[in-house]
Amino acid sequence: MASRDTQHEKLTEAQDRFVASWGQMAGAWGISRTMAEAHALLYITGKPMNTDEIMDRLQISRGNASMSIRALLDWGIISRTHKRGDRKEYFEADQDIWSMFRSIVRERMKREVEPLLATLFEIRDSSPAPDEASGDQQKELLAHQKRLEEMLSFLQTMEKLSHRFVSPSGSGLELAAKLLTKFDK
Amino acid sequence: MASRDTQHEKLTEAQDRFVASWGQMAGAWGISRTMAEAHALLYITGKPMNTDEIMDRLQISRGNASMSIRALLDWGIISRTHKRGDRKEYFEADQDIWSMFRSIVRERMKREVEPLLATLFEIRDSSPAPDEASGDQQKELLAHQKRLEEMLSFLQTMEKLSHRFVSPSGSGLELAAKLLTKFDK
DNA sequence: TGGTTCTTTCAGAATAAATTGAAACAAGAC
DNA sequence: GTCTTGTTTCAATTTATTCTGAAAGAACCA
Repeated sequence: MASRDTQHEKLTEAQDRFVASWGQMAGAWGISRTMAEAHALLYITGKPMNTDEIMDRLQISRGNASMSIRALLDWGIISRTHKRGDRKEYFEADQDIWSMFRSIVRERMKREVEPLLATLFEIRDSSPAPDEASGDQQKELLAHQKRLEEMLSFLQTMEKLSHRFVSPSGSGLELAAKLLTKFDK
Repeated sequence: MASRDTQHEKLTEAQDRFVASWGQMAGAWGISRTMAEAHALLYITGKPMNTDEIMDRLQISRGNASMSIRALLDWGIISRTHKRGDRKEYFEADQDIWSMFRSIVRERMKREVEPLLATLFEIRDSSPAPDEASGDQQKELLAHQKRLEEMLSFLQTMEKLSHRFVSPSGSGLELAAKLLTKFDK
């Protein structure tokens, strides 16, 4: 039987590997590696940690740790805690992956899709009107309008979908997802 | 009534704005701005364009254009065409947004989620076994396993979902999405 | 109040990613 | 074969992003 220490080493190693692979994926999604690693660390250890512990474990500077933690708080996927008799702030990750996922989707819609939608509406409204043209040009303008409309309609559907399932209150998504995969093939 | 030239200027301006806002969003999703802009340009103009036209319109180098186009082809959201009597290659964007969306999701799952899943399985299998420990340590190892399992189960559900709806053949997603937003609240 | 502990900020440094441009490569045409 | 036209590659450069560390800012205590 493995010793307590060996077990603990292996656990730490597994955690580190989890953190690293999580961080690796982050880049592909426009999230900074450190931010993702901090989140992964809090998630996989399950323990509240303070800034110094996170700094030490991830080998990052105090400034970086502070900013990454702040960003995770803004995303709503970690929260502050306190330890009796300790003035330091502790942070812990939301342990419910689906709720975490909802937070991320909600934020990304708000930050990226909503502004894009607003811009596209503007563009549509300032595009030349087809009815003032004729012949080939009219055709071209109509096609332009159609493409804009289709993009708008797609994004609006996505928006509604996300509100429907990802709203602060309603869960449902998890159930729906699992049900949908039931009817496989 | 506006002159043909004014109309055309306005159309070009609207296209440029579309291209710019599309490119802007790309960064947030881990896609290079230029690649997104090239795609937006092909989508919004609806016309097949060759490398030189894309270079000129986006003000980028030949090398950059070539690499961005290649990447879009790899993603399967643009395709090659040819013009009679012209040796240049032309490129055109898939005009169906939902099919485009399916291609993107399919590729991202393949490139990012699948490898992550593989790594997580490995990590799970090399994590220390709880049954060789006792007391608090056993509890800790069990909790670690549980967190890994939940993450794996989440990602697997996502994988299945994406295969279900995003598969090369089946569409369905569009209909499902629209239906789901029908029962709005 | 001054002292202590912890947190945030931000200019500059380090690092990573995108872009260029020229050379190498391909595919006809003749 | 050579010449022409079009495409790809990649080392060097430019640009953008992330990270650091020290200083400033809070919050609490006695």
